[in-house]
Amino acid sequence: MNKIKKRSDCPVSNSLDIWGDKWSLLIIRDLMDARECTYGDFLKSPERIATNILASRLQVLEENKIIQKLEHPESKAKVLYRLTRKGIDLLPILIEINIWAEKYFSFIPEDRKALLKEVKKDKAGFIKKAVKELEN
Amino acid sequence: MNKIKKRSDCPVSNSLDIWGDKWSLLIIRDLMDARECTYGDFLKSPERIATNILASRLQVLEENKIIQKLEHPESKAKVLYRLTRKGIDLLPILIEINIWAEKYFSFIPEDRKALLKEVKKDKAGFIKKAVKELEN
DNA sequence: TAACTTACTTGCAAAATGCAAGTGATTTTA
DNA sequence: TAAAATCACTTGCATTTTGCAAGTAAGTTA
Repeated sequence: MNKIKKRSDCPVSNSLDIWGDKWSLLIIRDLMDARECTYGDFLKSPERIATNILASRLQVLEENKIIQKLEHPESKAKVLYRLTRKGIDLLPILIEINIWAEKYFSFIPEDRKALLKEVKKDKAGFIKKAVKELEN
Repeated sequence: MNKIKKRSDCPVSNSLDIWGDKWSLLIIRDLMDARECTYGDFLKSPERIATNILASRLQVLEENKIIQKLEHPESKAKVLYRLTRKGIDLLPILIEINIWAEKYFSFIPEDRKALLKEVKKDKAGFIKKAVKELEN
């Protein structure tokens, strides 16, 4: 399953071939918000991803080293998902998406607005700090 | 056709509902590279989008005010597509995608590499200049 | 040890994608 | 000026992906 075929040499196209669908960036968003998530955590997100789609996306993201699986310290039945450095480095993209959305959508949740206010004060500083927090 | 349903209040999710598929950002990339394109120009791009998919994506992007149609000055048979300000403002996202891709993909075309070198010297300045050029 | 939770998988219907072949309006060519 | 070519699409149909609901197997709790 899921062997990605390269459509061109364009870096944008190759990026989209990995995470350019309606779900992958939401999984990545969840991991940026929470640092680590179980399978069930992803299912609880407001967009209500179907469980088979979630499984397939997690597999593609793991195969492409965007996320990694870790043992749960409290239970063998649970799995922890976390971003790799490659995945963490998608943060600037997510930030720019949020900034664009804030400019053009009328409704933005208050907590996002507050976070974006922080981001805009010092974008590079915010990213540096966030990367450090996500990276173990 | 194409009435988009909101999956949640998340700005990322709402953005993906408009342009979060494997093709839309490539159309937008083409418009950022060329400033204006005809229908045929999009078809010539290396990823070879199918003509029916192109038509459907252009419609969604136009409905969501990301692009606009203009008359071709030389021919009534041709149509010119251009980014709106809302579409032009996706540039920072495209730039961050390119930066991420450059870091993690082994092959990047030379012209992109050169452009990214420019970007990195002064990101805000580059964006300001590019926005001005794209905005008529 | 039985019920429950966890991370998935399976089967199937519905929707989206991809391909090839139109179509109708304009524009060029003979 | 009539025929051929070009342009921006549309249509029909096969393939692939998505989405929903119902499993399942391993591990945990009562």
